[in-house]
Amino acid sequence: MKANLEDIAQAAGVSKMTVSRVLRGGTGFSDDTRDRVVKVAERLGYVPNKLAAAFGSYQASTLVGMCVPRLTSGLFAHVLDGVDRALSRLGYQLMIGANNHSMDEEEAWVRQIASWRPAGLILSGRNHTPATVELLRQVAAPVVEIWDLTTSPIDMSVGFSHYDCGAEMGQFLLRRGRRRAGYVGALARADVMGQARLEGFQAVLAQAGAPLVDREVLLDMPGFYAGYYGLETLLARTPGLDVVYFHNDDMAVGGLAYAAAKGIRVPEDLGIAGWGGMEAASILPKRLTTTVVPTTAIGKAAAEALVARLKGEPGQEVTVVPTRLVPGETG
Amino acid sequence: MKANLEDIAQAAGVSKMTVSRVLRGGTGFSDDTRDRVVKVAERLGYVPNKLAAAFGSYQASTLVGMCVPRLTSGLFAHVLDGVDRALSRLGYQLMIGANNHSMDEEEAWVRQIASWRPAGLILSGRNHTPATVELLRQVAAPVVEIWDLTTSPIDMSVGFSHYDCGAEMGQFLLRRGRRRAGYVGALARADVMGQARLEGFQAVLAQAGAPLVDREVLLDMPGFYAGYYGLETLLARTPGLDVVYFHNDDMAVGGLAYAAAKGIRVPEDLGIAGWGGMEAASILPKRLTTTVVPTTAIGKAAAEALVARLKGEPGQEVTVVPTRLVPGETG
DNA sequence: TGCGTCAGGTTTACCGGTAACGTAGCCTAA
DNA sequence: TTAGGCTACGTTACCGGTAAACCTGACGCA
Repeated sequence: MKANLEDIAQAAGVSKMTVSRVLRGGTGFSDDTRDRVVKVAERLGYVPNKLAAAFGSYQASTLVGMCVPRLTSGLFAHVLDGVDRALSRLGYQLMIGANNHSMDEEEAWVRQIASWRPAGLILSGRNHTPATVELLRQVAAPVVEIWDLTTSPIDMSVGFSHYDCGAEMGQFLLRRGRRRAGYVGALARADVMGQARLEGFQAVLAQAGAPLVDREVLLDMPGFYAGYYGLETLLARTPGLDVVYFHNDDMAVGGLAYAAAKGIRVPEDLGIAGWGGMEAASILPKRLTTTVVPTTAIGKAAAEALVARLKGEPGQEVTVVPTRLVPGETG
Repeated sequence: MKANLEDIAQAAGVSKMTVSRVLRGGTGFSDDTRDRVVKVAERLGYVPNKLAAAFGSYQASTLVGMCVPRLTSGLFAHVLDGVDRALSRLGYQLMIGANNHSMDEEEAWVRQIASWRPAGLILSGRNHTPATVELLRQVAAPVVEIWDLTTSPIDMSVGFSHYDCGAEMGQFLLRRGRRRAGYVGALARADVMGQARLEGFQAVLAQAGAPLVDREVLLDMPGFYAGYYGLETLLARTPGLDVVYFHNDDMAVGGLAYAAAKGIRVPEDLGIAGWGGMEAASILPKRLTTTVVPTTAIGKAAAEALVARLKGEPGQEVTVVPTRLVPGETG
């Protein structure tokens, strides 16, 4: 790099401390000095060194780390976008990572990110390894756990209850007269949040005397094909289901495609419900019954909670972001 | 943070330089010393300080910056995923940003990232402001331009030709007997790569004596609704089109929805073609005619080119990643 | 016996900022 | 008249690593 504070200081005839103060918009210098310093800095093409600043004073870090389960999830892409818009506007930089729904991968990521002494962290989910929690304690930076709500967060939490999402959908389908429900999931048991939805769903059905009849949980990624073939497998094994709840909308759309291919009428012969609120689902010939999650709002709220804490304000400890069950025409 | 190199050094009875060498896997110490140091480091819960390392020696940075047009694009999510998988495996950290298809926002992002002295950078597109180019020169880190191929990259390039994508689709539709083609785009003229596809498309049609009849370019984001209403506007203004080429698959699916809603038979009354290869499109009742882009492969190739350069190897200057026109049943 | 070599270290200097404190000159009020 | 305070700076120390130079004792060998 061409120039540092010292170079500017010499060219402007002041000390580098004064340059530092001017460029950070502090106080304690005359207008004349400011103008001279700013002009010289511009002329020399000064690029500040955040490495040095953050190293010299932990106050100065503008680094925020964020870990999501998968980068290819459309839902998390919107969360990421919400976080990025809120943070970049305030001069923070975002470091990302994916944990592939594994607490161990999350721990490895936190370990890496911790060595950058970030100003704050955003994690997905409420379950972490003990070593992760210990690392977070050592880093001593504000932490926001998003996506799955917890009433006892490490620090702050922004999200909603996956269990309640499943329970609400269960109630809705019962009200529509469904009595023989199935479930199609993915990622085996790795996605604990999808698992929580299933548990809420099951609990409500069982309580109503119409317990879940069968489930098919694939090892694959939760995409269209997994939904298509998952439904095929489920129906082959257990005929007579009157509704199927899917892990997410991608899979539900796959299920709809299977039904269409086999001449199964939806919702007459079979109800189909998803979760998440993918944009594509809203433009299907029949509107998908699903739970819409306010992804961007979650990202924004998480970023704002973090920034509040960084500014020394208390920051909301738990922020509940409401989901919305959209009845649709497939359930 | 609890412990630093000095603490370990004292506890292990060696100098901190020796600790540094041991922990980085260097040479010049006995097995006995290594074991002692490693054990002490573990006991003290040592978390290395990359800030200090990268600051003290520019060699040590493991930071890679990546800027994409939009974080919510499904295509770029896969590119990001490809990059992240390749880099995180090698111990690099990814800092991301979005430029919203604006060269000025890209410049602002590069300016921010430059102050972190990254080991390497990945940018999207081949067009940058002069100030951006100058900043990149100053940073002196390897740069990979992805997505749109350029034969004279700043440093390295991984991608394909958007112009050729458009041209190829034009040729394909002509072969299928289409003579009155329209185009529906979005983002106004901001997306220069979409613009390039349109230009390739137009050039081929004009050469065949069947020039583009009309186009509708919306200001919106290129999603389903933009495709739906874009097609509506286009057909209202210019009846008698026999095929419409869309900015991307999301929009094309919106167009299909509009056609279905209005009883327009596809492909008999109207052909529809997209671009990008969204996963959802492949499971529609009729397979979408589109160009599939190997997104993850682009991310992986970009990361590999970067890492090669960082290791001192020459690194592929231009990597062409082939796209694939999928005929489908809608064109 | 003297000397070169090598393993296995240590010492020193430095990266570029920022916090904390020091100070000269001037103004003001008791 | 002078203590005290304010403005506009300058000085010093420090953050935690890494590169490069330097040291030292043991050993091999002529």
